[in-house]
Amino acid sequence: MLKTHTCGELRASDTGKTVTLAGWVNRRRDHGGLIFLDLRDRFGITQITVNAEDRPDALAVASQLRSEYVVQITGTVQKRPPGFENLELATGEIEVIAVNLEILSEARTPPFVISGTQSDDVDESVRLKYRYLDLRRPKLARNLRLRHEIVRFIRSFLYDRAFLEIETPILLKSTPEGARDFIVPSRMHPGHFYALPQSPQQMKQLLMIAGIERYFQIARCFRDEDLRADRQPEFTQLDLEMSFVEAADVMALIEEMLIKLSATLSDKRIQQTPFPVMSYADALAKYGIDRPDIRFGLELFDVTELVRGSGFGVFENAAAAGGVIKGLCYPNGASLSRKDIDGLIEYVKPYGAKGLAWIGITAGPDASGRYPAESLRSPIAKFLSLQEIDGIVRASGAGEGDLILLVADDADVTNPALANLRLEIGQRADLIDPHLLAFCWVIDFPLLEYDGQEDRWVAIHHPFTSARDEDWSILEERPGDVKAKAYDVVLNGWEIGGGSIRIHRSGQQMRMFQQLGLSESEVDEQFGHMLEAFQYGAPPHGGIALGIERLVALYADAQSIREVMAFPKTATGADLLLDAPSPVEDRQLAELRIAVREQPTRAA
RNA sequence: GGGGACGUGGUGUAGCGGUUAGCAUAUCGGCCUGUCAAGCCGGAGGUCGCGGGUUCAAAUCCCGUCGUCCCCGCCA
Repeated sequence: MLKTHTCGELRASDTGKTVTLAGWVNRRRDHGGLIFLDLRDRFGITQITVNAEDRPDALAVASQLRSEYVVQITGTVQKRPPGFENLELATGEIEVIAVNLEILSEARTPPFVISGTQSDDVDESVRLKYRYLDLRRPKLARNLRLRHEIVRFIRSFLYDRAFLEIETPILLKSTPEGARDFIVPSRMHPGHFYALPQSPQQMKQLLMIAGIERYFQIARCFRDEDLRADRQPEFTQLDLEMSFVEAADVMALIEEMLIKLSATLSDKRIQQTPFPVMSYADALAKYGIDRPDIRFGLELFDVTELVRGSGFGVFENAAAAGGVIKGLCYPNGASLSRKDIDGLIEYVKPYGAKGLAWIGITAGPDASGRYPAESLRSPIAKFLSLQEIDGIVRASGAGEGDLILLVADDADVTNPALANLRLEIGQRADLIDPHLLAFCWVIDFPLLEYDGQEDRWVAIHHPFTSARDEDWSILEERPGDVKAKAYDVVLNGWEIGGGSIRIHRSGQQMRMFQQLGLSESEVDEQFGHMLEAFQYGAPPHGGIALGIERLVALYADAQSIREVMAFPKTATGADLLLDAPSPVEDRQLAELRIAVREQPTRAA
């Protein structure tokens, strides 16, 4: 080894030892005849002191050093003089008096400061191009380490519970259900393509049929869809499947794992255990979304029936068209400026809401308990009766000083609009405790939803998800009413995982495919192997997949999963470090019998 | 496929119709033996992503384009 100790381990008790350290020059403080070097490696920072009187040769080398040079230093551990300890550093009690100093590697001036403690952030495209330098910086180094610890914990937890870790293929078969596949051409089968796995779903079910009973994998998954802060084209899931279980068994296992994981690796406090469980319908009613952030209240309320017959056209028309009128209460929002309220209205528009109706309560109710016009600040109050206003105020739970915000539209506009408005208000009003981990389960999802574009029913989860036992009888007659044996685990408003009990009978699986509008030949071609496998003794089984990046991001307080990935891609799916994707040689295309229809338009 | 924001020395930014394009930091040189965001002095470095247009005059206004970020759609 080129070093005897790391830069994070020397203490006062090591005083007097001769040590050799190696690492990067984090900073150099040059006082002329006395030079301090902060030497950094993955484990910490140690101050090296080079003194002209003792070691003129070492000082000569030290004065040549620049940031990020890689150096090896031999010297003597010494207690720092009283008063010069650095409490910020784990090694701050000591310094190493350099005897010999060798440059292992010189370094160009990096494009951004590696050692910076300040949060002046660099443009992300620069960080991505020089990702190997960004990863040297404390924040990302810490995130990668945390990710490692989380994955290590998960593995250990599952090993202890008789799970087998099994790798499944990356080259799989494309299926039209679900997300767009990344496809991979085959040289040996021109015109035929593999697909990269969106998840190892089918393989893990086949492993259950193979009698593995308890499988997991830290699995790379690929989806060729547009990116977001929480979505990358390739990402990692804890993929897990168990035989002879019911939903509650999978949920209990994951809940125990997440509780222990949080206790071990996070300073944050879990808001509630056991994790609250809510139905999909309740989540939508109260939060407008199936992944609620329950660190704060601000639950939505529904006044559709109350205002159905009101003279206010916006409400009346929305209700008559089958829509809903829902709202929420902005605590102490009644005194917001018109500009702020307009800002909230603008906030809601991308979600399709045409606007926000609002009622500010500027004074308490009168003797009869009603709110006359003079106690309200609202452009819509004049269209509503005292009784209707009273009803809205009661439903909202608002009091003096609060602002009621209402959206009237189809449920699939109203709910997302209010769900996002709720988060915005939660932030503006500082209602979110960043030290909380608010886990919850969402269950009783619908199994199917109608896709108007394709004019058919599609699986909300995936086509292998089982209906609840009592709902199989209505699969064909009332598909929209069928509930799935599915469960999502949500943390602070992020969906961190989802799973289900699967269909394990070929007859039921066939019914499901038929309900999804697949012809017999399509089923045979795409899923025949699954149906056949189910005929050889398939155990009841179910499982779950957790998004590793999302989980780590939440523990790391990262706003984007890119912050917890070593080499993420940009919003257009580009890798700025490798400059991928890129054109390939004509020779490669010829081998694959592939012709590119149009010239690549991408800038060189 | 759509909407929005941003793009000025290496980095972070100010300037938003006429400025020798300012500041901070990094960088380079000098001085300096107790610093830890070291300090002090001095220097170099940008033509404002790219292309076109408007104007007497464009970093500044307009159009297009490229790139990054956020969002809608999409993501079983």
